[in-house]
Amino acid sequence: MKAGDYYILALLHQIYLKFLFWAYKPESSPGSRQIQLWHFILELLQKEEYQGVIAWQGDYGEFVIKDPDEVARLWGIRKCKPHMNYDKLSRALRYYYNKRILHKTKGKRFTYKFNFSKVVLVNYPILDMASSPFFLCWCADNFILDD
DNA sequence: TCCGGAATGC
DNA sequence: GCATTCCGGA
Repeated sequence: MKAGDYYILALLHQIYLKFLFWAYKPESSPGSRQIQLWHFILELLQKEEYQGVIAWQGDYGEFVIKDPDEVARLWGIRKCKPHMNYDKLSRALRYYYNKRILHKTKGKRFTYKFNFSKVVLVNYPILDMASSPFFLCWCADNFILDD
């Protein structure tokens, strides 16, 4: 691959993450519903200030929890569960295996991988990522015309 | 460390 | 339904 290709891929990655955020929000925001763990994980992953705690690494969609205790602490604060720890948090992550939202990258410590297409389909069955006109319209509205 | 069953709560 | 808590086993 050329250097330019990597740039385009990085750009697509950014667009896709923004799309994911947009896609799951309507489901989680209507007041009453509690935030879900994978929403929270994506949230941390988006913020540069948490790169020392959790970050994208390796294959596409793969991320590493660099500081398990800190991630658990932050999750505990969000859910008002002061006794949260990585053991419990990781059990919740393991429940995502069957739902095909996440899977484990075997052999790599604290490393998991998102099944991004599944994540979008769970919330918006009609939407099929890049092939969807919704996605293109969304890009136009939120990214391309942005700057 | 990582897995998944079981009981429980909201 | 989505965790939280606890835990025996690999």
